[in-house]
Amino acid sequence: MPASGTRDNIVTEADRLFYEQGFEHTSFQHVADAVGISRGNFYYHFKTKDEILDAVIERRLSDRQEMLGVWEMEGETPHQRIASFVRILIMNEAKIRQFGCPVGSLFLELSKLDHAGEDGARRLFDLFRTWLRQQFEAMGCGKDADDLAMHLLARSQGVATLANAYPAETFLEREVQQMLAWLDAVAAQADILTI
Amino acid sequence: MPASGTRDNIVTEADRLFYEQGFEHTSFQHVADAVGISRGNFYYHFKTKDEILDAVIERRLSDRQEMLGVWEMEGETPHQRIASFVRILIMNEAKIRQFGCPVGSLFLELSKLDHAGEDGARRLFDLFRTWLRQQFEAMGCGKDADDLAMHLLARSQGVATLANAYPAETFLEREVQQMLAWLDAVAAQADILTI
DNA sequence: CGAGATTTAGGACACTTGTCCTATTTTGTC
DNA sequence: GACAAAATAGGACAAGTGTCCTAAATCTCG
Repeated sequence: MPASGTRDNIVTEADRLFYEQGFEHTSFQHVADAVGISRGNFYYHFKTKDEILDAVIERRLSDRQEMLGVWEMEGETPHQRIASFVRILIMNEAKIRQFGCPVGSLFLELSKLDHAGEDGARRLFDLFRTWLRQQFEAMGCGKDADDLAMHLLARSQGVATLANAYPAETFLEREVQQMLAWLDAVAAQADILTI
Repeated sequence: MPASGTRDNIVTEADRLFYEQGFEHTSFQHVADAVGISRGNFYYHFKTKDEILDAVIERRLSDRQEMLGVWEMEGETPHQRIASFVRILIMNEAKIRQFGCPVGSLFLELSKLDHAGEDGARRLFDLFRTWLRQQFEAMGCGKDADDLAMHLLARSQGVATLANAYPAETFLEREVQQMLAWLDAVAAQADILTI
């Protein structure tokens, strides 16, 4: 695993281009130009387009996993960690307004292509779903934890989609506040049940 | 406007293929094969791919507008009409599980392509947004009507996205019930304010 | 320095794409 | 039945695609 800088650069640029322009619309040439290498060199590192896609998905998975790991170690409460998740929408506001959610848009595209990578893209959803479920469980939501996780995932997806469609509006901030309020309500309800 | 059957067939098949496989991934050849005509005949009806896209968007717009019109004429209350909107998710459950939301997925794709048709696709969102706003206004939600419309649109988008990612689960029905309950709460709140 | 492995460049290949042109067939009307 | 218009078929065209090959350049290490 020499991790030649070039390979990493390819994954980085492919990651960005797949997000900004979509997987199918991004060609070998696009990525090669972005990295500043020739198509021939490209082929040395990745034999097929699917190999790049796999590498991009792995990159996204490990990026997100690291982010969740940091939140775990910062010693916050589950409630605060879920709030951090919701606030991703604000942290990445500019990009989301331009290109939507990287997870949702990649999955949607691969799903329409009947592409094998669809399963890889779903793993990105799984990562957040499982993590959210664990946080809700730690909050004392017991058997509802997975439903709550799915609910929050769906809300986030919807907000990202509409923020992309109407990028000039204050809608995103408003919805984030509503989700945080919803989270407080869920936490309060869980406290009552636990007492 | 002779409305030769062939032209209508082209729009119908293109509409379906754009939904199922995406706009970019669908070629002239795909549509021609689906309709059962030659590429040459195709060119007689549509000079460019963008012309087909425009026609498909117009078709989707008029289809949805008609649907909303029917709900208006059935003499239901605004509350019941909005509930009908929410239940689209259940009516089209099978397709949504397979291909997601036709409005959201088309917009997302065109947005990534920086395609001029993006504006056309946004008009589909606008159609529902405006209609929902009017219903909420009629329910007495006054200045919140547009926010509520956007909220419900976002929720629906999110549910469609996750139902597409996890097609085998009961998530969709559960979320629809929650949206209907939310709608009841909004209505009750509006009633209090109106009294 | 110099030999061997790694990395890069440049182009070939068959295929598909959107677009466009020109014949041929079908249709509708006197 | 004849003729103009509408509709259809089939293929040409340049451009771009993913894939693959080979020769050159660069790096590594004795």
